[in-house]
Amino acid sequence: MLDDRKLAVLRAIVEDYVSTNEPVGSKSIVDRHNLDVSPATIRNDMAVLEEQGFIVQPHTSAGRVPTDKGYRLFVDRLGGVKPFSAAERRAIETFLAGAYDLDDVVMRTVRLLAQLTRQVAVVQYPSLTRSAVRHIELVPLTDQRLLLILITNTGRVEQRSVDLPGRISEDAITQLRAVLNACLDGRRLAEVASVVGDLPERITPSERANAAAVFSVILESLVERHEEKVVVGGAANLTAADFSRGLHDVLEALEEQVVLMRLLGESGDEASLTVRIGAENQVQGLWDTSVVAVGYGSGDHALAKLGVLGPTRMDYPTAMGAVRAVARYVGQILAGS
Amino acid sequence: MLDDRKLAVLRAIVEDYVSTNEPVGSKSIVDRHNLDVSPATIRNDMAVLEEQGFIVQPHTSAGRVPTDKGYRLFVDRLGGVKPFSAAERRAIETFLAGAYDLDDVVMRTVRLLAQLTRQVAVVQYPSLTRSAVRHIELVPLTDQRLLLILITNTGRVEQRSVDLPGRISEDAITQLRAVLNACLDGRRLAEVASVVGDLPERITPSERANAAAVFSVILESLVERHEEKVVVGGAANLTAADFSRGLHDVLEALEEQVVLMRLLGESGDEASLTVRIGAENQVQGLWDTSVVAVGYGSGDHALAKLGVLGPTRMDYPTAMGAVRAVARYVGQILAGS
DNA sequence: CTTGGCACTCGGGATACAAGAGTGCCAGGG
DNA sequence: CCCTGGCACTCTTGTATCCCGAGTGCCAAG
Repeated sequence: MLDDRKLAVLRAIVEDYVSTNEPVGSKSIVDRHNLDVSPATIRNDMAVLEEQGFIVQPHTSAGRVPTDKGYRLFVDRLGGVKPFSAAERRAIETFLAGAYDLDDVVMRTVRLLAQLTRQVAVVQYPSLTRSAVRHIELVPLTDQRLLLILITNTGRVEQRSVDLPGRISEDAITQLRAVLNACLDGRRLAEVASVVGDLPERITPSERANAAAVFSVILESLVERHEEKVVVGGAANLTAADFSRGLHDVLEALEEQVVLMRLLGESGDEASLTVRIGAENQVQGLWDTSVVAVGYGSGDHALAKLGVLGPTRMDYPTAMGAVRAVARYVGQILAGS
Repeated sequence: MLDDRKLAVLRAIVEDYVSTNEPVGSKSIVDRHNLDVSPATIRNDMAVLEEQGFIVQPHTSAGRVPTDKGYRLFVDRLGGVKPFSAAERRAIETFLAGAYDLDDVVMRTVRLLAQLTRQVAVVQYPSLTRSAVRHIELVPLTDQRLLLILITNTGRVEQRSVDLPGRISEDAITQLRAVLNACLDGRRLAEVASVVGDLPERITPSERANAAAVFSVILESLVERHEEKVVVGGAANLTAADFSRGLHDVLEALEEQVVLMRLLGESGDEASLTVRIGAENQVQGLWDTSVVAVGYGSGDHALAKLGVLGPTRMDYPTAMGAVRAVARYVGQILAGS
């Protein structure tokens, strides 16, 4: 149905439109890309491509512009992923290796991605449920209030304050801390819920009320809620591409963590490189926005996701290459720390 | 030099221009505000105001627009601060009181300020140097690597990983932890530098090399560098006001912590409400941007700053009222936790 | 000092027109 | 059957022109 030349025409249209931001006509195609045919032939091909819904013309007698479906075909079968040169990869590696803690890794990653792709970068912190407990610390704030600190094997540190029903002694805190670390150390956060149920019997009866308050905070705050934590960078890059509905909607979406998580792909476990084009991501107001995302992790399974967001008129091969490369190195850094 | 009516004219011009975003003429002034004079009189006054540099006309025979100097006079002597109603204040209070840790307080504050003022909100985390140590925790990552966690009396939790020159035992960690907490607990971060110098002699000689690594991380990372931590929200509000040079520069500035700190006012200790109008803040590309900022704190002295950023054409009385009110309640929340 | 009158200036919107780019279609040739 | 050159057609875009109205500055009179 679509022979090789028609695919080449579509590729040419996508590439030229991405680089020039103007509808591309038949003549300019034969000029830039060396297809050995006449403009009229290209026009016939374009008529077919338009009928199939891969391209449209903004108005009669203007060049053609790819549709979402056209971009989709491009990324699936035509564009590929632009590999990075050895020098570029080394630059990425050394830049990320300079980080001195998880916050710094995430911040550097965001900046790096934004700069490499000239798009908006989005990085999710390592997911709590997929991390394991490395240490739990309790610090007294007042005699009826504790600060609970959880450290995961991915370097993430979470804190919550706990209001206790009664006063608590220094000894009781020590006991509670010991029990928590003995039972939860090394556990995946996802398993914690089932383990916590058995804990009260290991606590001195008189202290169980206070302990229960701590347990419930662990369950509610750390495990269930608030697991998503996302960082955005490079928003200034949005001004280069002009959006149809103004970038108000895009900027608004970037401040909603829930929306960002949806965009990165709720599928969750998938570590593979995914591209969502325009209306494919079902988010209000982001019809002309695409997302390139991938899972990253320290080893086998994905800890979280990262990616870039930009106009559908986007350099997909470069974006995909950058996202994949950065994800790989972030995974290495995290594994090594 | 400027009689009462001229000031009233200036006020009218600022208020009308802020609300309509169009140059305001002599006739519309006498219509909206009930000054009992004719348009011609207003025109004479406006000629004087223009000669003094408080207003300009974008082109001959258009209405007048305030200059930076005009806005300055307005905020200093004419606008005042719009107080909030009891209901609004209660809403602010309850919204902020629902926060369960410092991160949450800051996030809610940013959202609240952005929504109240319809501008970009900027909130600085409580400054480390002005906070005191509440607890220091050491968690072994490997046998040559520690995670150092610092908790301040403002609820801020900072983490750094420390590479040790040699292996360290569990006992040595316990000793080091005890020494650190004994000597630093309750100290202001600003004092820590002087105290740390005396610490090595309290450490078992064989462990001093490892301890020194920890101390140097405390000094370098926590005290000197990285003390600024700023959160931004409501960037979507920028699209409402159209900037001359496009909002690219503004968005870029919002991602540079250094710039944001400059905007909030490096003066530092000042807790009073400050307004910087247009070119007054010496930041590249923010010539038509104003900042309303104030220090907030748990008691007497300011812990950090917060404020809003928007176009010079901004509703100063409301912005000032919101910033002041929010700062007050954030201070209360922090003092109570 | 204020006021009404009047001429003047300029920006913004509407209209018209020419140029150019790009297309669709058709008939002829490989 | 596919490719190609030619040709008429359709739109957008830029430019020039004009007109209208808002708003001003100035002046002379109250």
